[in-house]
Amino acid sequence: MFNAIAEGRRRDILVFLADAERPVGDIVAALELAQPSVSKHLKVLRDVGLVDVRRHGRQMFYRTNVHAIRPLHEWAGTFERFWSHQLARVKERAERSTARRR
Amino acid sequence: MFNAIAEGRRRDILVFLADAERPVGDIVAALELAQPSVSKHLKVLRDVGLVDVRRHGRQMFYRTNVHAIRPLHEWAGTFERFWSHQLARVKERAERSTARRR
DNA sequence: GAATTATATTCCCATGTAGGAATGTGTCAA
DNA sequence: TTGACACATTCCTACATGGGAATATAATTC
Repeated sequence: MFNAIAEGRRRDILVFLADAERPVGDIVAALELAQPSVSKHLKVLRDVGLVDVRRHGRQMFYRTNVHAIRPLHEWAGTFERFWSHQLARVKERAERSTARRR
Repeated sequence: MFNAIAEGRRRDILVFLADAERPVGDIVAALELAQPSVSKHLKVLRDVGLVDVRRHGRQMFYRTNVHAIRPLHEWAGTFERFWSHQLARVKERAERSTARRR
């Protein structure tokens, strides 16, 4: 999953499909990518569950499965509680360094 | 940055270095990886600013730069506002389907 | 059923990268 | 200064992956 998101275009696709399902052709047009390229990216995203598909006639409607992004959000969030600590540390060091200069 | 995080071992290293700076040897011992492998991963993390380094004698003390993870957290967070909507959609569909069955 | 549309898959090539082994570099200790 | 230690870098190989071009598949229309 982390791998799938590492690709910039795939992230673009996920954003594009976040609020509404859309056919492949729309993605091709909106992101200005080649159609086979889009299909391949969609396959990667499908395989890790980051998008859902629905067939309607000859069109395939894709939509971002926003729930699948939650693990990523949570993993990154585990570092959040360190932010304040580290900020305090940096600030303190800066103040000490300023004090020495006086 | 997204690329650097795509690697499982690198994520392990980031977690390990989140709360305290540690020399390379500690990482090697804790994660049971080969030393050159760890050094290479650390280089990748350094190049994208995900870790900071400090030399002390012959040891190199690494520490996760938790601020650098913020963009990832925020990117994933942009999907959060869709979670409730999509949940409602799924729930509604399930209820309709249940209703049909009655 | 043949042609057309929408999408998927395959083939080929170029590139990026992880691992392992070996070697290089910088620092300390005696 | 030499040896030992901590780490970084290089070389090689195997493998994954993205792009482009061509082709395949499925659904629709005439």
